[in-house]
Amino acid sequence: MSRVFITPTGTLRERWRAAFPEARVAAKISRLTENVLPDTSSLWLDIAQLPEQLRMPRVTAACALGRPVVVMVGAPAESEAHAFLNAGAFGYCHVEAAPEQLREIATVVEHGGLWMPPGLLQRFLALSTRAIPPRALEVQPLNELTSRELMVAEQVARGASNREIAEALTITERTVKAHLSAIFEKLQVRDRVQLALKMNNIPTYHTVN
Amino acid sequence: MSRVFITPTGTLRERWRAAFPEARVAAKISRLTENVLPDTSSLWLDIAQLPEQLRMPRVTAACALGRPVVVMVGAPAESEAHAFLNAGAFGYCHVEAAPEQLREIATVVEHGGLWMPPGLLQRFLALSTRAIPPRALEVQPLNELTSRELMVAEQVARGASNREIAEALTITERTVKAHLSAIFEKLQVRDRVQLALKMNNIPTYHTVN
DNA sequence: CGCTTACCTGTCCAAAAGTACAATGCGAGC
DNA sequence: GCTCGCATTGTACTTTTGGACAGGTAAGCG
Repeated sequence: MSRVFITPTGTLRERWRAAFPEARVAAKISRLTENVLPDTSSLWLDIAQLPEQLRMPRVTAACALGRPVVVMVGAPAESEAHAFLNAGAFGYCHVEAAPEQLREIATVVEHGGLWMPPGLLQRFLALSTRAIPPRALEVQPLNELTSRELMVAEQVARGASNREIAEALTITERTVKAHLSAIFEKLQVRDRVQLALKMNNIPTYHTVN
Repeated sequence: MSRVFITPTGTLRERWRAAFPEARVAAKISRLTENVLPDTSSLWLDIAQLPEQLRMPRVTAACALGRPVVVMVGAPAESEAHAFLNAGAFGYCHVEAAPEQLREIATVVEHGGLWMPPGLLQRFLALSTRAIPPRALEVQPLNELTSRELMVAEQVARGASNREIAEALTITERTVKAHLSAIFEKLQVRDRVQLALKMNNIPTYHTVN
């Protein structure tokens, strides 16, 4: 099994060979014939030089071949990563990734995993979490709140301070705090930030307490 | 290097041993002492029996140990997968996954990859991609932030306290505050709540100041 | 080489947030 | 009438947060 690199330039050929001595390099996807494909464990697509419009078609074409595809770019960007992974790619990295890194990535994608730069991955997950269908569990505890508590919670959910909440509800700041304490307890959050996030259906990942 | 399985029951111990003969099994995370950890290549968390509320804290606690974490559940569900991966886990699978599958997953997560059942992965990507575009407008003010500031902002966006951020970035709480002040100024928000909301693309309706 | 920028840290201080303990008043329901 | 939940507020206290002022280092640039 060998890795196949698709690149228009070929300037990085040596680097890739350093990572995978058995690697093959081709200029175009169409050049990959039936003789090569069965022996291919993963496909590496260098699109760093490619103009914007041509990228996506190239990626989808590569994915259609049925092998794990790693897209390599000059400047990893979030939205692009999304698009390509969604199109079927399993990896997304810098063209000039170090050989050891390339091997890591190969290991991952050839075993059914998804790889992208750690920073991107984190942001990716953070963003995509919001896309998920409404979490029933999140909504439920809200009805434990009394009507007044709910009003306070909603204010916090829009970023209001205690003073502002007090004014809005024409009560004392002290009372706002009292309500808040009750809310924190009921919703199992520890402060107003986590409450604000929870009210907006955004999970928080720091130990509840 | 060995895999460590955290499970309350231990009924699947044999299956895991079949996948990883060197695997260790513990009942609680707290039982993992310093002697075990340095030798651990990945952490496997069986939360199939765990009540809903206890799951996330358990996962975050496991992730805090700094090893790749695979969460194993009885019934893989999309939203849960998101939440756990976002919380820092690298894998999400069925508790009763076959030994070969477990080994695949281990390979992936121990090389920095993300693993979840193929079907889930696909839906995951499809859904998250749809959520991204609106981000474009938002990204603009964000790139005024320096890389370090961005890291701090992202932590706040998930509800972290200054102390937690300091720990996560291994800097002083004082420095976190310094970054925050800069962030507030640049993004025109007045406190961490509004920042958290802004980072999650949620408008705030209280005087910007 | 100065200059700038990012990053990191310290002390001191003030405001905001959150908690503990306690109390009052009001309405619903037994 | 009496209990119970809810809303309200008080005093007092601790913790967290944010800002002012004052540094330090390291990297990059004209």
